[in-house]
Amino acid sequence: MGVLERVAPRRKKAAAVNSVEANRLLRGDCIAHMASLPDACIDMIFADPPYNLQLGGDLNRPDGSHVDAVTDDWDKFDSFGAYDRFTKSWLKEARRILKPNGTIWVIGSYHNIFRVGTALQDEGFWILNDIIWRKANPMPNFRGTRFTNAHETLIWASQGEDSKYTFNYKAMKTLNDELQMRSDWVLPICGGQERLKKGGHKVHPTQKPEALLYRVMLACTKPGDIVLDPFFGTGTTGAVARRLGRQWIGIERQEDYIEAALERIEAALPLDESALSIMQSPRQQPKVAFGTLVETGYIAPGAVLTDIKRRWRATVRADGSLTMGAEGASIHKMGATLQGAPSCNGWTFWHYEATDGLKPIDALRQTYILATEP
Amino acid sequence: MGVLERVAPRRKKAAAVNSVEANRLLRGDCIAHMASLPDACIDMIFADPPYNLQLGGDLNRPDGSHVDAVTDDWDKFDSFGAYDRFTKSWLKEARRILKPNGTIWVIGSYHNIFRVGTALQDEGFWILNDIIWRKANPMPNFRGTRFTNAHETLIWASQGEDSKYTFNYKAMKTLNDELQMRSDWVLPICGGQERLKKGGHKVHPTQKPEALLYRVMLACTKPGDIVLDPFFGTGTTGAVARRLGRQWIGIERQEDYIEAALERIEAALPLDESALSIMQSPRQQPKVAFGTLVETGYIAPGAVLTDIKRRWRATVRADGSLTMGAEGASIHKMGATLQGAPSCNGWTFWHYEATDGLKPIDALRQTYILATEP
DNA sequence: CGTTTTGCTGAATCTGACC
DNA sequence: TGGTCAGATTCAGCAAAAC
Repeated sequence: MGVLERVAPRRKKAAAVNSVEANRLLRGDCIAHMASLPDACIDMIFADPPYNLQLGGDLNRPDGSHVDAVTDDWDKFDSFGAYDRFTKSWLKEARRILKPNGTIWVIGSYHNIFRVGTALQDEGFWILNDIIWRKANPMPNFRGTRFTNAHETLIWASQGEDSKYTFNYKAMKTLNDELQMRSDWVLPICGGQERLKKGGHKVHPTQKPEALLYRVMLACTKPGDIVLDPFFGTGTTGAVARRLGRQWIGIERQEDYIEAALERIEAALPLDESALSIMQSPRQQPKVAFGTLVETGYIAPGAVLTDIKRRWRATVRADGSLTMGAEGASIHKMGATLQGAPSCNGWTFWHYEATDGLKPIDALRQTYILATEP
Repeated sequence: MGVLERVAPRRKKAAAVNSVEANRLLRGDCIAHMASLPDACIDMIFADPPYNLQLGGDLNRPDGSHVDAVTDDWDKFDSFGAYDRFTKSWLKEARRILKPNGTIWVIGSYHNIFRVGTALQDEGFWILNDIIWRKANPMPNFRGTRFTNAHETLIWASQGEDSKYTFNYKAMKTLNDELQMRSDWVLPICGGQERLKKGGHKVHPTQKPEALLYRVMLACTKPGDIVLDPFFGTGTTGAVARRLGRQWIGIERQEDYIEAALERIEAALPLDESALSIMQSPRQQPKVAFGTLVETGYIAPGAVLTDIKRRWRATVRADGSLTMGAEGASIHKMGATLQGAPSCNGWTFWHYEATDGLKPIDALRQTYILATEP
């Protein structure tokens, strides 16, 4: 290793990302428009692709052309094939414009979601979760021939197995009353005031509820991130993005949807910063070493720590290590060794004798953080 | 179109079906054994193929205990291509031996279900529903890196668009307290007495709960129908078939599974009414998180909440947490902290300013439940 | 003997910073 | 780029043990 390399500060290799103008709507075909965007410029893609497949007599190919009859196998194969080609095309562009650590969400039903999921995997995306939107008030099955179709499926995927995607774990947990957010989400369908109508008719047949996009964006983006929706429709993605302080790009072909979308986004009020902030995971909080607490007098050298059941006792040394006689180790190592475990969080394992009982040393750390926070 | 085709009388072709010996277990490879069965001899196929999980290293719980994961060879495939070839092979045979009006069920997770669904469609099967098995007690996500994987997906498909499949609509409606059975089923995972163990260890890593098979068979077969399970495992399909008066054929390769399965089926007695009621899951009160009210717009981020005496004021944040400056916490935790109490019911502690005075946020929850209940 | 507490476990693609 | 190590991380159901 040369001298220069040793002297030069070790810098994390920045993922090559590009910038792009956001908060705008692109009129026209989604594949063509995506193709015009630079590589690695999008933080999240939310896609609600068409799945007008096998809906009976009136069948259109994704490219708009009409399929005559659907009564024989050839046509079925043809329509699946066409749909797969369409899916691969837009996914390829999506993958290119998505940042290395960006993620993609796609929503669909059993008509198309299996083909979309397969295509995602084939293109190299790494599926992180499939999410079930369990509809609180679905349309009943009028003919009594099947189960009530009461859900839709979303797929959440990263660029690859090792990508460092955004997941606001703590915010999701808080949103769910201090329980981990699960892969099944109970949310009402879009109706009432939220449902866009014109002349008494709904503007878009499958308008998604803002609550769905709210959760998706809160979970997987940071404020300021750019969210692209290649099948923008009436702009739910844009409206929620604006409300949550995210940037958005929408692509839409149909003029009446565009009109409704722009009007709607204009009316969406951004939240102010305090309302926008969310619960942070400790991971994102300042890191404090146990030794710092010793140095700053939060715990004295010579103090005795025990586990919750007082089975083991260890003494704090001046450098922040623990000792049980001759041996010394970090709070984590010592805890792991004693339990015969591969690892151990010393902050929660070790306790000190406070005036009101045994408390984990993590409480001291919290006190330290609160006292030293700006 | 030729003349002969027009002249020939259009006669509904009688479904040509064959008979086969049932209530037996075939030892060995599922594709080879299916190939040995005659055409159109099976009424329903239930398949729980390998999920192709591709797990990495070991996983430990936060308390250090080890997660006993699926490490069996039968779940290992080299690539998606290899998995797809395997899937197509067994589905081809499945389609051949299934009667024209028979149906197939396949269960999987996001690792494999999209590939299975695509293959089903490509082979010509007609998807009738995708069903979500919403697990009442899933394994949590220990690392806090994703959403808790709390469901599995089942696909129900017929031989084609026009096949006259069996669907016991009324039975399903009765099972669901006189409401149409939905596409999301809440059922516990297999545990307790039902879980087969030997020497303290589970016999099969992924034993399915009988309640799941019970609902599937009750919905889509008639008494006396023949149900084939090509991935028989420890024979849940066989046990439930016997209890429900259906016939069964199982195919399994692994001798220890076979032994457990035969013993189990032997012990399965036809279900009496008291046992039947146990199989049914109790309808549970919908649980609403405070965050859901924020997502759905029942209360806006930035809104101010107070206690009944207006001694404390807190602001609602985007993730449903409350803040009084820098600190954030859930409605319950914040209430407890302020009062110096060990716990607090945030729903009744916190109030919002309504047009007709101060009201507990629990009123909003009631409104939400009333609006979204089916 | 009834009630409460403690312990175990389940189809899981489960870390990240630094050297 | 692989090795090392600090440190962050869990919910519901059931069963066995303790009270």
